[in-house]
Amino acid sequence: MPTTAQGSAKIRRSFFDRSVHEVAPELIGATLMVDGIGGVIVEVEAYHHTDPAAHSYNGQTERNGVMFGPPGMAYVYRSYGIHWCLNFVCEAAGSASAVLIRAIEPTEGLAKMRRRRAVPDVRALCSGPGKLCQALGVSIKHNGLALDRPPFELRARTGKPEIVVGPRIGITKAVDEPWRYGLKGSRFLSKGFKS
DNA sequence: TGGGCGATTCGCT
DNA sequence: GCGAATCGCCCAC
Repeated sequence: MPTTAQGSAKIRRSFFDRSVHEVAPELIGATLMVDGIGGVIVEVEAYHHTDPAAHSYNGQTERNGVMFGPPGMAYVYRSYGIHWCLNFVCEAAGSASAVLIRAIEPTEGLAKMRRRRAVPDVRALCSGPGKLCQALGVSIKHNGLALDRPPFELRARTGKPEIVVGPRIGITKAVDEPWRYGLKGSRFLSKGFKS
């Protein structure tokens, strides 16, 4: 049993039944585990269905189908033909909005993460959407799975962390929208926040 | 601290 | 065909 996640409340599916812009900052400081391996979420990005940078913007396809389903599910897709990226579906079924999980601070299963990712620095284990999927063993087989059931485990944060906000990374549309959220001062971000 | 580049698969026009 | 919600590595400053 993970020690860090104990004592904080389990995040229920109804948590995601709200606007992505409400849910995204509240995920900062929450604990994410996959098969008992994971840590504290320190960076996310919000993708609303009206946002040109969202996968759902141009309508439903086979790949993004999970985004159009009920909230509280995992949407996993392959990025650049190499990496996997993990999203949490938000709002109501059909609204097709999601939060991209970009970085976590590893707290549980460090040894297994290192086995999956041959990097010497702890800070490089989960500091990016593709990296954390590799470290946590997330792949297409997690696409469409409920976040409140194994192998997923989500625990709410206990305090109220300081949040920093900035433009999203790696996109070409709506590049100026400040929909990236991070834990202020964290050493485990994929990239620093300006100012 | 930040930019440029190659790798590599698949969805979509 | 094109290009992507990335990464790791190299280089310059």
